Amino acid sequence: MKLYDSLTGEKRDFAPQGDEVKMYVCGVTPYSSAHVGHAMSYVYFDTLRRYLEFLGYTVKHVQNFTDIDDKIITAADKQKTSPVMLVEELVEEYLMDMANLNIQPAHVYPRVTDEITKIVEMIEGLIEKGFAYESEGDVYYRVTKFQGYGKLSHRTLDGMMAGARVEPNLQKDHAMDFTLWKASKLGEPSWDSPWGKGRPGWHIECSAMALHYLGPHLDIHGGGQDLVFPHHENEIAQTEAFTGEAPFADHWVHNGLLQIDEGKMSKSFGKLVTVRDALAKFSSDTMRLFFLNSHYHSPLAYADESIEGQQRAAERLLTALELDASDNAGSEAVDPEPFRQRFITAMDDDLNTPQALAALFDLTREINRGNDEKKQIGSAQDTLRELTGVLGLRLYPQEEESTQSASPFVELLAEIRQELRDAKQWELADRIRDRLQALGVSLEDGAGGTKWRNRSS
RNA sequence: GGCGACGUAGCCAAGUGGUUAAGGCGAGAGUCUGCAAAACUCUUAUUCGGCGGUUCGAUUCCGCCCGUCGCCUCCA
Repeated sequence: MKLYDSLTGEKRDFAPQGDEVKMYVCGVTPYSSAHVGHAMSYVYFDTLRRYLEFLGYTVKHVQNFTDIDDKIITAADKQKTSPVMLVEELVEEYLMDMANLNIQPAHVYPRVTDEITKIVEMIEGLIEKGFAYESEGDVYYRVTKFQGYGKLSHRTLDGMMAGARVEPNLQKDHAMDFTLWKASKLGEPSWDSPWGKGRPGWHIECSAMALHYLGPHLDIHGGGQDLVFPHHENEIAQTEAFTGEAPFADHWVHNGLLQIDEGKMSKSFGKLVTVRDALAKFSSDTMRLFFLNSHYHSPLAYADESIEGQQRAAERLLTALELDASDNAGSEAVDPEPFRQRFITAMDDDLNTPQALAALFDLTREINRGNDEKKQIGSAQDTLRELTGVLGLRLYPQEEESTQSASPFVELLAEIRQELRDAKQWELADRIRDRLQALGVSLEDGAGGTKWRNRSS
């Protein structure tokens, strides 16, 4: 497959170095609930992983929690709790949110606070090599020492200085030098180090954890486009300087950002919709279809109206999967192979999920048409089930607890209505159907009798 | 100011230097149905922000302009 690489700026063939694909995806800093921007990013990376697994690769997926940070300390203070408690609560919530989106869990979820030893070792190594220096208890990375600083984000140090709001800092040799180790103030969580009590800077943890769990040469390193600079740029500088090996990652994969109200959805602006809010309105299938209908590399605007359309699309897929064609008499069968090929071709081309979906919707039409024509559709349905699964769609009938427990009563009403229909009591029969519809239950009269399904959301 | 992305039908959104510009939602007509729903069939962009250029030919390549957005500071 071909995959776009932000470092080289081109679509390149993807081929892992070894037997397993080493994939590191930058995780969250748990100081508030996950929002739909996170959902989008992780749905894309989940889809990438599922597709690689579909191709037969074994993927080792590592995703960190940056569980110590200024914002966590501030948020914990505000909520009169401790950073540890706050993080525990939010990590648990995050994992639940991701599971609800049908995102496969990473194999390892390292946390900064468990990796301090590794981080300190790495900083010491960087100091020894002259890439870092201590200054009043802080340790900074010397950007001028690393040739190629800016190669990922395609900018130069001069370009970054021009017009940038860089605060002068006499502790640093160069304004763009960034923090590896930060001396702690009184009362803040801290760890012992050769430079005194403190905590890691923002970027070093990902370098240390990726190195620890996946080694010096990743196949895929991913995250949102907002991480390109400075986060990933700095990771490259730290890791390549430390290991002396390049490239740190073979493919740098960055997803476009989710927009809301004509601006990026971002925690710091308070303009956000949490994953919970979204999933209260829409199913995970609907949300995933909304994301996957757009290419991962493009920005996408969050809008309820846009998502609502995907709800119908999800139902369309489900309806085709639920067709019972067991008594179709025809000997001809719908051949899913051309659609499978289109799906693979699309996904091979830098994970072109919109085109892959187009192939699946065409297959859906072919299944429906085949059913009308009394063809065999079982194998086509199997393929549709398999490939929608690669996209992480669940496509199971909506069965809320309330309707599950109500099902005997719905069936009773359907039965009575059938008797009314047999007696041509249309008005009463329609009234039952309309009232059930208003309650979220659709009755559909087909050749083989009446089916009912929950259509409430 | 620097760097970058994007602008395709009512909405969302793929895509290509040249036979019919995917797919989804929506809308309209028809088939089916007691009526519906679902499904199917047909219709819904002679045209891809604007203006130039390259070319036999551009929506696709180049330049300029207009518009939207991102990064340059924490952020998936």
